[in-house]
Amino acid sequence: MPTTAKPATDAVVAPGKGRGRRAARASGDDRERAILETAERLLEERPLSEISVDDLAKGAGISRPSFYFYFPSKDAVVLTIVDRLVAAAAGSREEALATLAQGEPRAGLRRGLEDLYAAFRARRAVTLAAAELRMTNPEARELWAEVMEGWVADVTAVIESERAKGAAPPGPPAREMATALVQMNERVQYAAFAGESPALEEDRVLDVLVDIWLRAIYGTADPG
Amino acid sequence: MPTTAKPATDAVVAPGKGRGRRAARASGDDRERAILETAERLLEERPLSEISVDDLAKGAGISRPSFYFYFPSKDAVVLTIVDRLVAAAAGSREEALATLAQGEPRAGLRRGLEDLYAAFRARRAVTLAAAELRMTNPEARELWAEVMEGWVADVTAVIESERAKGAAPPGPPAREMATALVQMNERVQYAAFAGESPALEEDRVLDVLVDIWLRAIYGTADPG
DNA sequence: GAACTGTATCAACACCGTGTCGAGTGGGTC
DNA sequence: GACCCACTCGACACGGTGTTGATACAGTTC
Repeated sequence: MPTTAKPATDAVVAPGKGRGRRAARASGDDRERAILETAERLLEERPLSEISVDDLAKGAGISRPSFYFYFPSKDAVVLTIVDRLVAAAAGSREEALATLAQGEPRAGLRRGLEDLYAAFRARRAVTLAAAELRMTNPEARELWAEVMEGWVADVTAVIESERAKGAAPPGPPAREMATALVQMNERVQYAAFAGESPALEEDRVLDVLVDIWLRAIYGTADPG
Repeated sequence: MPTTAKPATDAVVAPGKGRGRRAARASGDDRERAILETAERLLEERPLSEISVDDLAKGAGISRPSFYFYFPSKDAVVLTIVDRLVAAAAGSREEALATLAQGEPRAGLRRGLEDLYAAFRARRAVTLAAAELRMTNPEARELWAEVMEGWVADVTAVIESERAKGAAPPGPPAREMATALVQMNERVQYAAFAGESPALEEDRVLDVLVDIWLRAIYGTADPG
């Protein structure tokens, strides 16, 4: 069963609360949505650091002070968006894990990583903004840490189970290996999304990652 | 032979030029050094985003406008420091490569990764600042891209050579594999330096990374 | 329909960080 | 002693953030 980590998060991850408006229920919901949509739209054009509160307010058809009625800061807007993306991705994960554990490792692993990759790739602007925000915002760091923690725990369990079954040879502590592999995925995917200069082509990312995972875990790219 | 990439970099990487003062040679060298030292010192206390030009100026015993006589911006200061760190690390790389190619893969690889790891670990504050700066500063992005490019090229060459020798089995294109592995190292090391929550202990980083590299390249953790 | 309550709005303000301009100052040199 | 040139900094303009207080307007509630 996938680990969900500290309960302190619930307030943070909850849909419209905590990060959102102060109370409200009236037509101002439209404005809140307009702000979120403006943010997503602008993030596809330029990095978070080049978007101001005023840009978001103008984009949503309100003044800058009005913006603060809906969100306490620019960061809060992005965190709300990232919350939702992460929640959506979490859905994929559950599914992926089921597929993975039993049956053929290669196909299973690929399907698992595929769903995650697809989820973030489909919202690359948000993914990149999350990474940017993580550098300066402790809340963003915390949120992402929990996401990573979940994946690492899952992968650790899979590795241990495969080793117990005798399907995978022994090696470094499963959790350490899982941590490195999950972090590799994060970095490789980010580089591909950002179009960095040494980076994998977007349609090569999965092939290469799956191959390295299999070799790392099973000692061969084609385990039986 | 290690690749050094585009020559456009020379201006950027050159020690006291381009990024440094406008002309000068007199005693103001002290002030320039004082600024650089202040920056390094403050970076050990708090992230780059929480350090202002005024902090650097005060730390160097000058006023804020005077700061601009020596550096065009806060970013330029950090870039100068990173330039130097990167240049120092490049020294290790040359050495490392020689050790690596011939002899026992495991020991060779470990020594190679070790030097790099040690170089960045010894200046972790600068390393973290470089990562932070990379998010918002194109010049920093460029500089780091070149560094990564160099490593990827070297590792690609090693993998191809081992495959040609028959020491390593075939697999995904060497360059793709090298890219993923180098990016994994970057991310895992960063997480360890930053003390992220799912992260390897600092004294476990090398063991785990070497193991994954060996399995990825040779199909076994104990080639030879 | 008047008084009240809570949502929603924004002009004006206080604040902070950046980068520039222009008026200096003081040591070296011809 | 006139002149440079490295060097310094007060004062400014600008742009971003977040807050305050006055106001408008929509529903109750009596």
